[in-house]
Amino acid sequence: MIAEVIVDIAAGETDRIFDYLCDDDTVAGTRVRAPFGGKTVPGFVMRVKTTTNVPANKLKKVLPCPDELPALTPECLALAEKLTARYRVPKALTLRLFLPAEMRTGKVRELTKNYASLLVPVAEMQLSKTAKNQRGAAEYLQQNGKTDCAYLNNAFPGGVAALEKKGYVAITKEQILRDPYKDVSQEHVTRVLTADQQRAVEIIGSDERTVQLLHGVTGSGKTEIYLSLIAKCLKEGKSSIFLVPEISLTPQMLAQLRARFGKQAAILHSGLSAGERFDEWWRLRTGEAKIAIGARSAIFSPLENLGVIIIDEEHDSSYSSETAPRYNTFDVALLRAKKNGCKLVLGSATPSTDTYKRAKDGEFSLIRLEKRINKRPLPEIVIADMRREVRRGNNTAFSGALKEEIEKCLTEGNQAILFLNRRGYSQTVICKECGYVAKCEACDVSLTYHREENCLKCHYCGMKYNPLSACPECGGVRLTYAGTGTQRIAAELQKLYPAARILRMDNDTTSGKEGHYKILKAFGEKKADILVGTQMIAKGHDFPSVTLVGILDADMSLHFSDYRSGERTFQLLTQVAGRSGRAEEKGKVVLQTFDPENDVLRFAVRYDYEGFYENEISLRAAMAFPPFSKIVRVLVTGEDDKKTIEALREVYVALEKLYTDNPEKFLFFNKMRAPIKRIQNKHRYQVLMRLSDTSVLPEIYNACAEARTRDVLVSVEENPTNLS
DNA sequence: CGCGCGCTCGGG
DNA sequence: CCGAGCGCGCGA
Repeated sequence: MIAEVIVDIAAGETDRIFDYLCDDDTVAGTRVRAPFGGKTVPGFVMRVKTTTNVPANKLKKVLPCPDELPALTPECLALAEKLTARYRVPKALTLRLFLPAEMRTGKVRELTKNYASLLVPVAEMQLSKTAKNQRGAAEYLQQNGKTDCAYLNNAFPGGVAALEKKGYVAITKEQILRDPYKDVSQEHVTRVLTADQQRAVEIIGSDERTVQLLHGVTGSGKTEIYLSLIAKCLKEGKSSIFLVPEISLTPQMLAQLRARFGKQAAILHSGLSAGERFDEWWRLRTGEAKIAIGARSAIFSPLENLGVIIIDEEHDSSYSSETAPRYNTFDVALLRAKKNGCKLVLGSATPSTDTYKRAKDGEFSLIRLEKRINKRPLPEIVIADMRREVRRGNNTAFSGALKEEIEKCLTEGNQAILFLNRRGYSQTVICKECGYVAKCEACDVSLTYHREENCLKCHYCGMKYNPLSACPECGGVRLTYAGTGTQRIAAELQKLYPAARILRMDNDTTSGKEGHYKILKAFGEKKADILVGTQMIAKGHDFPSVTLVGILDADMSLHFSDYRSGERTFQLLTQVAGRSGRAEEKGKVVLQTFDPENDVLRFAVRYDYEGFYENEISLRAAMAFPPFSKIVRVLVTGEDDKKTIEALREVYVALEKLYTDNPEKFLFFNKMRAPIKRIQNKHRYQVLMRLSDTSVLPEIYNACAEARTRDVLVSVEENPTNLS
C-alpha cells in the first residue's frame, strides 16, 4: 500500500504530500517515522491508496509508530485540513495542535512496570538452602499472586531474577497510567439545581440553535449548569469538552471536577508533567475518559461523539492563540459542534461585545441568570477621584479613601488585594535634563528598573542591564525612576503599614509554573495581609477573608490604545470586584481614577452590564469598529532589515492591489512600522487594515503565505489584542 | 589551488 | 527544516 504522508517539519517548502510504501493495515491518522532527506522524521498518514506516480526507485517505506490506535481521528484530520486552508499555515503546524507536545518529541512513552508471577508451586522448586531471597520472593508470590518487581527486588534483592532464570517465575511488562489526581478524594456528588439552573439546562437541551450564551452574574451558579450538562451527556454515552481560561484551573476547581466525574474526566493543564499529560491524552483517545477539561488547546481533544462543548469565561483573551496558526477557540469549537451536531455553550458574566451582539441579534440563544445563588449582595464599589487627591497634595499612589479602608481592614484582621494594571510603563529611567529613556538594545522598548536585583530589565526579552549613574546621552546625573510598579507600591505600602505582611505577585516574583500557585496559596492561608499584583490576581480564586479590593490605576487599562479597552476595563473591574467579600463579610472595592465621570467606570460601579453594552455597541457602530468591521494586521518581522522590507514590499503590493480592486470593502489601509520597532533583534513592520467586508480575508492570507520566506515571518492577526 | 561561506535545490 | 552541491572570493 501507499501512504500519503505529511512530514512533521514546520516549513512551507516541505508542506506537501510525500508518498511512501506502508504496511497493508496502515490507516489515515497513523503516526509514522519516515526516512526523509537523509534522516528519519516523524510524520502523519493523511490518506492510504494503492497507486502512485512516484517512480519506484524513489519510494521509501515508513515505519508506523507503536500506538495502539491511530493518533488522529478522522474528525481531527478533517478539522486540520479546514484550519490549514483557513489560516494558510503548513499542515504540520495544524496537525501538531491535535497531539500533546511531548508525543512528537518522543521523549515520553507509556510507563510500564514489570510484574512477576509464579509458574511453579514453591514445593516443586529446587532451591539451595542458602538462597534466602529466592525462597522469600517465591513464597511471597505464592501468597500474594502477581507482584510488582520493584517491590520484590527491594524486599528480596536478586531473588526474582534468579527465579526467572530457572523458569519458575514469569516477568511481564504492563502499562500503567500516571494519575495526576490520585491524592484527590473522589466522592460522587450530585447537587440539586435551582429552578433557574434547571430552566437553563432545559433551554440548552431544546433550543435548536447551536450556540447558547449563558449570561450569568458572578455567583449565579453557571458551573453547576455546565456540570449537569456534562453529566447528562455522560449518561447518553456522549463525550464533552469543557474549556476554561488557563489560570482558572485552580486546585479547588480540579478537586470539584474530580469529585464529580472521577476518572471519566481527563484534565489537561500546564501543571501536569509531560508523562501525566501523555497518559491523560491517551485516556481520551481510547475513550476511557469521555470528558476533556482544559484551557484553549483542549478544544483539539481526540474525542468522538461529542455531546456538548462548553467555553467558560467566553470573553477571556486567552482563547485566542498568539502563535501560528492564530486560531480562535470559538471558531474551532463551532466547527466541531456543527460536525458532531452538538451544542456549544458559552458562559460569562461579562460577555464580549461581539458575542453579546450575536446573541441579541438572535444568531445565538441567550439565557440570562440574574439571581445570585447565595443572595449575597455584590460588594460596594466607591470611586476615588485622584485629581482631587493631587490637588490636596497627596502624591502617593493611595487615596485617602483607600488608606482608610486598608486601616479598617487590617485592624479587623481581614485581608486586602491591591490591584495594579500592567507593568511596562512602570519604573522607567528618564533623564530629567534631556528626556533620555533607557531602552533595550535588541527590542527598542523602555527598560524597567528592578530593585531586588538592582538592574534594568527588558520585559520583552528578559535582558538585564546595569543601572545607570549618569545619562549616556547628555551625561546628566539627574536620573529619575518614573512610574509605579508592584514593587514600588509594595515598598510604599510597607512604609505606611510597617506591621502589615505584604505579598507581591507579578511576572518577576512568579517564576515557573508553580509560581503563582504558591503565592496564592500562601495568601489563602492568611500568611499575608495584603496582596499586591497585576492582572494575574483577577481570576478565579476564592479568598474568603478578603474584604477589600483596591484598584490603583483604573485609567491605565481604560486609556490603553485598543478599541476594546472599554470592554476590557469593564470585564476586569467586574472580575476584580468579585474577589471581595466572598464569605460572610461584606466586601468593598475602592476604584481610583483620574476620570471619575467615565461611562465605563460608572456602569461598572453599578454592575450594569446591559447599560455598558448599549453604550459600547453604539460607540462601536459610530466608529465602525468591530463587530461592525474587522481589524486586520499583517505583521512582517525579520532580523535582516533589508529582507524584511523586501517581504513587506511584496505583501504590500499584493494587498494594495486587493485594496484598489475592492475599495468598498476597506475602511482603512496603510503600511507603517510597528509600534515596537524591534523585538529580540527582529525588525517589525505592519500593514494595518480595517475591513467592512471580510470576503477579502482569504486573499490577505494568501498574500502573506506568498511573501513569507525562510528568514522573514509574515503573519495575519484578526482583531489583535495588542498592537505592539 | 583550496577552503569557506552563502545561495539554491531536493527530499518520496 | 536540513543537508548536498556549487559558485565565488580570498589568502598562500
